[in-house]
Amino acid sequence: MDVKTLCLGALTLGDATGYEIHKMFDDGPFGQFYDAGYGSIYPALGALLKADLVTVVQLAQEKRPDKKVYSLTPSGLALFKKALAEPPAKDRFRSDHIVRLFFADYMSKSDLQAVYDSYLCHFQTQAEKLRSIDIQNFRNGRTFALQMGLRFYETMSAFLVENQGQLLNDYCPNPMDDGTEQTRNQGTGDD
Amino acid sequence: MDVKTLCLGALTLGDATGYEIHKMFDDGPFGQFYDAGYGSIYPALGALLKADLVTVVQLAQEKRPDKKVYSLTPSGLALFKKALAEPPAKDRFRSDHIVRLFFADYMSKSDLQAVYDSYLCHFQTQAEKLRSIDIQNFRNGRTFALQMGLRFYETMSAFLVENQGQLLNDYCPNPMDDGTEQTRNQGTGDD
DNA sequence: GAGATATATATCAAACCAATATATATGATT
DNA sequence: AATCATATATATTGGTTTGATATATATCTC
Repeated sequence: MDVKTLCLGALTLGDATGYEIHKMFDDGPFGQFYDAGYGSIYPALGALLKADLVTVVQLAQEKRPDKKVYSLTPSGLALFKKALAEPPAKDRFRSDHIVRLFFADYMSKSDLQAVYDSYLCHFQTQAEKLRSIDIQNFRNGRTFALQMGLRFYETMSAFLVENQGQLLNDYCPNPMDDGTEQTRNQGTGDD
Repeated sequence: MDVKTLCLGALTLGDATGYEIHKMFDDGPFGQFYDAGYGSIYPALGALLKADLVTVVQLAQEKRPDKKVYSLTPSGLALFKKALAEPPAKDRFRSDHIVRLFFADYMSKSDLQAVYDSYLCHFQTQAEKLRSIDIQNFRNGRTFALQMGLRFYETMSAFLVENQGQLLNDYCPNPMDDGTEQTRNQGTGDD
């Protein structure tokens, strides 16, 4: 799902500027399950405009750059619906934190502790944020996605607390100096 | 965390070819929390080789392309450890599935049902896969990361089952034709 | 015998990311 | 009053990543 489609989706929630769309991915309703930077959003909006999938109203502001407020056109909405009807790509999760937990034995105990702490804090903060959102205004899928996110953060946070000992008390640094555990890699084990 | 660093990490588990490293991200121990395609792995290995962070042994094979087995050098391991000691980037999760659940009201009920089914199946399959892995050989962080992944898949799968009704029974398509819910976007609500 | 999947490397265009530049306002700290 | 950080707002750039494709063969399934 490319940033163009994502922008169309964002605009179904109401007219917005590129800056506002970015915020939606940063700390807004999309942040939980997608993200996009300015470097993708502004070109995407430009392309959508050229294809008449959105319109723009340029608002001159006193001492700031012009605000360009984008709106979805009917063909833009139609294309978005069409995109939603296509089979979804595989979920993608990438975590620098878990890489570090996985390679715990190549880290110092204090670094490991720091990663653990920041990770727990992250999950707790996110959970708190979602809990504070008033669910009344949402309907159906919106509520569902939000609750799913909340469940995720709560579960991960609980997991970290429950298994802290396994990671930190049982910590022992890798005894090998050459960096290999086997001479040859063995794959998943099911090949 | 770039693919070069990830390749170094993969090689700490044992010597491997680019193909094998890719498998590790595809269905191996890394797949849960990172991924990388051939288009990143092969150039990364080339760059690592040039920088003496890995070595390569080219094995001629009878009727297949030469196998290039890469090994970590001491300086490669040192660099990897250094990378682990740096503060981790924010986790990134992107889900085409949740985008569709979020925009449920812009989908047909049958398409929504299909997304739900494939998502549930995905989580259940992944959980089963992790459950079947023998944990005896792993230690510390390896076990921790694996169990964390298992907990994630089990929780998400349970969530989908528990809240199926909210998504599918309470489903109602968006009544609006113009695609907007408000005239102007309101952000998170906390600005 | 056709077709799909697995082994194995490699490349390329399109897309994306992180950082930076520009310019101003506001709020916090010293 | 000065400094600093954060927020508003658009835009660009270099480097990295993605997804698809090409090549060549073996094996397994229908």
